[in-house]
Amino acid sequence: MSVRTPGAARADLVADTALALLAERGMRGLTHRAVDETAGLPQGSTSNLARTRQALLELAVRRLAEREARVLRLHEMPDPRAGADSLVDALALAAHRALTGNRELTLARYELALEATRRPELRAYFDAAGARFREQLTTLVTGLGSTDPERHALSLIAWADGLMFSCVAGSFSARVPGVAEVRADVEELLAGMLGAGKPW
Amino acid sequence: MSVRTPGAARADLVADTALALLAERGMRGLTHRAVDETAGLPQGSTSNLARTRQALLELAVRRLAEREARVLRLHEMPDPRAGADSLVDALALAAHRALTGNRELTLARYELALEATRRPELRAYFDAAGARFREQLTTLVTGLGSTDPERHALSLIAWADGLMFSCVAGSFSARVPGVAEVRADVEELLAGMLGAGKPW
DNA sequence: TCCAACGTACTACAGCCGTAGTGCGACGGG
DNA sequence: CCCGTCGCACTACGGCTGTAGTACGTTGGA
Repeated sequence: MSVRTPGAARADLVADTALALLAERGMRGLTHRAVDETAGLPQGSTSNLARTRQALLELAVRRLAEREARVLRLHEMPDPRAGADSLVDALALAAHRALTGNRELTLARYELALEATRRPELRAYFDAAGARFREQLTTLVTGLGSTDPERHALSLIAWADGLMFSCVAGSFSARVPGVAEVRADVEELLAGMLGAGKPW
Repeated sequence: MSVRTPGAARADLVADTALALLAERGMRGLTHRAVDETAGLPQGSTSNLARTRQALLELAVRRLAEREARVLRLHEMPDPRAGADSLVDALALAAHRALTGNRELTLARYELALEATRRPELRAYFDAAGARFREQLTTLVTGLGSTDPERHALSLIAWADGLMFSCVAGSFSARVPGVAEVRADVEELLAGMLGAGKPW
């Protein structure tokens, strides 16, 4: 086999095009025909690969998880015992990487997350991915000495998620913060969580 | 005049129904006809009140801003000089209020925010509301002694936004955190920002 | 060599969507 | 009292959408 299984390359092309359309035109812009045209495929190709709309969405979600894992790389974080500073660096870098250069993926993710609200089959994917992510982060903050790791992980995720949303669709007006700013944010977040009492 | 101007009650009904549909069925579920049916209005009413889809969306956004301002009440925050504790309380309460009991409004907001990405006319509304919000929060953290108020306000907004998103569509699996948890989060966030150095 | 299976291309169709046009009835000013 | 104005109900229509059906070429195994 050249790639994986015959038709896998085409499936990936269709899925990537679907993600691009989602980002560019939203949920109403994602149609079988639009994918065909945008991908330069003959009419009917997408409809044939993913018969129903549900199938098309699942294809897109699977591909999204695949591509996001590649930019996040949370599994190769430094050991917390090797010094908190390097972990802060790594987290800030990961957050900044997620912020820049893949606005398309981020937008598509929010579109699909909203849709998953109403489609249990999609829901499952997001819940699974979210749970895995949360566990990894929980381990990390535990290693840093957090006294309430689950809550802290959740709070960190909320912050990062909100930051990404702001950058692509929110209050930032497309002014993405630099690495330094993100690093300062992460550092303060962790400082607050890891014990320094209230300074007032 | 009984309400404001003739037809205002009907306009509000249509807008509220549009928001409900957005939350329940997403952007693809919001159509002129669906609004008519859901609101129990005769066919064509919505189409007549908001001729184009763009007009319908603008109606919904205007109504959204109106209703959200009512639940947030950021303008009646206590003076920071009256003690940081009471401000933390107020912020936590506001965040928790936004989290509970109006999932519908929150979902609709994210749907519209995503759509605003592609519609400059909607964009304007969100940008304006976001800027106002950011300024108020900047003033608050300035009063608390922040050394980088703009960045801190942005970070707080990101956190709150992400928290709301997680609650309605994300990693929480519909498990909304209680007031106590939200308060602890806010307290730690502010503690980290307001100077306690890194404890590692 | 032949045939079964599969990916692919193309067509068909019923249903829904956004938008425009039009007639009607009520309310208010002159 | 009369007429203009405005909101409202209803209909029409061109276009697009999701999905099913089917015919074709190729590839791999018996």
